[in-house]
Formats: sequence, structure tokens, C-alpha cells
Amino acid sequence: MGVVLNARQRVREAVIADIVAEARRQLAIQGAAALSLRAVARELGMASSAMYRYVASRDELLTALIVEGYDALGGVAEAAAASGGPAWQRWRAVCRAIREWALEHPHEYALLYGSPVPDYQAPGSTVGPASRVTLVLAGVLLDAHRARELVSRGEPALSAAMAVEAERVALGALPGVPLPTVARAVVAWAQLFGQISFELFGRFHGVIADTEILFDHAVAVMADQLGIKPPPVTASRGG
Amino acid sequence: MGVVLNARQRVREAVIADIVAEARRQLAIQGAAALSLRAVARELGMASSAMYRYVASRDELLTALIVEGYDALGGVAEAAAASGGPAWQRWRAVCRAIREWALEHPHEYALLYGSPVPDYQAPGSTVGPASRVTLVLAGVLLDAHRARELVSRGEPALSAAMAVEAERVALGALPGVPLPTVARAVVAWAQLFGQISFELFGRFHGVIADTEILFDHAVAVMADQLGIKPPPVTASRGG
DNA sequence: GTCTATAAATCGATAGAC
DNA sequence: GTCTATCGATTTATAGAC
Repeated sequence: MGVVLNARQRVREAVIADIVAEARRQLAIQGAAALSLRAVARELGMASSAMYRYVASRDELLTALIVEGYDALGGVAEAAAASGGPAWQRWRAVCRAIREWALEHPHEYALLYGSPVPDYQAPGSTVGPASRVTLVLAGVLLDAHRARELVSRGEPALSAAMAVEAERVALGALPGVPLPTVARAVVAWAQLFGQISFELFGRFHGVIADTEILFDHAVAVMADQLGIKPPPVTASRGG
Repeated sequence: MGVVLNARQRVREAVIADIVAEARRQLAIQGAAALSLRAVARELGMASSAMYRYVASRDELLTALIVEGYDALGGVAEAAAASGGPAWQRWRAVCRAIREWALEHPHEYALLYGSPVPDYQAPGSTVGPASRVTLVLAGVLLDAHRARELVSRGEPALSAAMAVEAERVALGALPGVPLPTVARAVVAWAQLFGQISFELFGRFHGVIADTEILFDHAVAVMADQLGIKPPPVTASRGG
């Protein structure tokens, strides 16, 4: 009987996987706002009511898509970080990987990092997957610190309140890293996704022709800001 | 007869203003996705069909709201920039003003800088209003340059391709400003809105308690990055 | 220029037969 | 566990009387 239940369970999981896959397909084409249980059912040849045996509600389906998205993005970030090399190279690889995933999956990216979906509240189960990418970025920085590939940057000085914030972040993700660097890391974190969002949402249209070039420059600026030691001379050498 | 037409025209304009105002009210409460002509008509006590005498379509109404939003944001930015003082003070004032407007009008901000609205293409008439805020930010930087309140920053060096991009931006908005600074300005532009979006869309929840403190720090980091001369000593003094 | 009425769709969710 | 049928809504947009 346990076997029978497991077989059923397996079929059930497969159907759910089909549902989520079709939902992801629709999300990729039309965006999150247009996602509907009925449309998914229609495409799968099911009755709309049958969906509710597998998915409790539209929000639960959306949650599944969000978790899947965070996991996919976390995966490519982790893969990029796994490539060895000096810190600046890993930093650039991770940033590029995140951007590339975003460009390949614009609607999924928008679901994760764009405007909140109206009337949807992300449950706690999304927090873990969401932090995966962040931890990759923090990991690269932490490794750099431990490998002494970080130069300290004191300016601008931290206010007392900012130091408190940085202290808490450091305890969680960047133990031992100087607080000014931690503060800049938080800022760079938002900056990275701001850069990608600006590109993806079209804010550079008519301003920047080659956004990939700009992105690479932004990545270099962030690395400089974080104190990650740059590659040994390419063109000019500053004081 | 010209007078009669003008009177009609005036009434017509007033009705359109009412429609846009009510639409803005609904946008502020529910967000752009939930905006519907019928709901606006209902609230205004009109028949839904009567709307089409004033507004050609839902998209046109959305465009009006977008233009209104850009203008409002541009206005507060311009007002903040008009306050005198050294460049770093004006820079901070403008950044804070933008953030405050965003926090006070989250749905309107999301409409302007969040995920694109599905099936909506912004017409060319939104480009002018959109650039208003950007020009304010550029203006502060340009003034700083002319008042010799900018220190040059060469690192990281510009690639040839990035220099071309910077050159074009400089011609349009930052004539005479050193290209590395221009490049950093573009990056800081995306960074500013990335910082605000991250806060508004809740990405700092559970990570940063006082997001205002963080914002001020980010503003200081950006100013430092742009080479805007900092205020003369507050706590410690580096180098 | 405003109204009623309507076309032609969409949706989430549920009831109940099988 | 899947189906039909349905409830009760929503929407954009148009036709045509007044």
C-alpha cells in the first residue's frame, strides 16, 4: 500500500511539475500579471477546476514560480562563482551571469526584482531561495577578504547608525569584513540589480547604445568601490 | 462662436482633469494593473461609455498618469536642486527629494521605474517629462564641475567602447565634464533608482532596519564615486 | 455629450455528478 | 481525481436612443 501511495504521489508530482512548467512558459511570454490558472489548464487540456487538486490557488502557483526563479538564478550565480581565479574575476563572472540570466528571462526577473505583484504577498518559503544569489555575492567578497584581496576603504565614513546596520549584516554574511566595506557591499548589492533593472526596463534607450559595455564598466566601478584588487594593469596606471 | 467653443473646451479640459485625478487616486491605492476605465467612471458617477469622449483608451489614460508622475517627480527634484549650497549638499537634497516622493507615491513610482506595464508601450510624449529628473541630476553635477567642486577620478579606466558612450552622453548633458566622471554619472544614475527600488520593493526587509540611514550612506558613496567634494570634516579624516 | 444596453471576452473558485 | 456546469464577478469597447 505504501508503494501504491508512492506511485500516486509520483504521478501527482509529475502533474504538478507540468503545471508549473506550463505556467512558467506563460510567464515567460506574457508576464506575471497575465498568468491565470484557467489559461494553464486550457493549454494542458485539463478542466480549470481540476487544477485545484494540485494547486491551492493562483498565489500558490505564483509562489512556485518565484521559488523556481530564485533557484535558477541562484544556480547560475553559484556556477559562475565556482570558477576559480582572483576575486575581481569571480566578482565579474557572477555579475555577468546574473545579468545574462535576467536578459534571457526578463519576465521572471521582473517577477523577482521588479514591482511587487498586486494583491500578492510572498510567503516565508521564498526567503531562503531569494537569499541564495545574495549569499553568492557575499561569498565572493568574503573569500576576497580572507585571501587578502580587499583593500580597505574608509571614505565616506560610517555614521554611528550605519555602523550598527553594517555590524548586523557582517554578523550574518560577512564576518570579519571591515564595516565600511560591508556597508558598501549592501549598497553595491542594490546597485547591481538597479543596473540590470534599468537596462531591462528600457531606461537606457536613447542614452546608451551598448548596454553590455556599460554593465561591464558598472561592475568595475563596483569592484573598485568594494576595494577588490583590480587586474594587474591593462591600459593606464593611476597613482 | 470662438468663445463658445473655448468655453466648451474649458469644460472638457476640466472633465479630463477630473478623470486623470480620479485615475491617479486609484493608481495610488491599487497600482497600475488594477486601473480600469470603468472603475474611474463608476467613481465619477459617469457611464463607462462616456469616458471614451474624453479618453481614447486605457493606454492613453495610463500615458497621462505617467506624464503627470514624471512631472511631479521632476518638480520636487528641481525644487530641491534650487536650494543653494555646495554641490554635495544639492546632490544630497535632490536624491532625498526623489526618494521621499517615491516613498509617498509608491505605485506611481513603480509605474515610472518598476516593471513595464504589460501590453503597454510608452509613446514618445513621455520621453520629455521622463528626462526632467535626469537633467536635474546632471545639472547638479555640471554645476559642480563648473564650480570646480569635482575632483577627477581616473579609476577604473574607461575602455575604448565605454569612452565612446561617455562621449555621447557628455555632449548631450554634461559638456566639458571628464569622461570617467560622465561614465560614473550614468552608473550612479541607475544606482540611485536601484537603491530606491530595492527599498520600495521590500528587498531590504530583514536585512536593513533603518533604510533611511542606508540611503544617506548610499548617497554619500555615490557622491564620493562622482568626485563631488565632501563636507569639510565631520568625524574622522582619511589620508 | 450622456445615457442604456450589449457584445465578447476574461477571471478565480466552488458544487456535485461520475 | 476529473469532469460539466455554474456563480459572480471583472474588463474594453461599441451601438444607438435621446
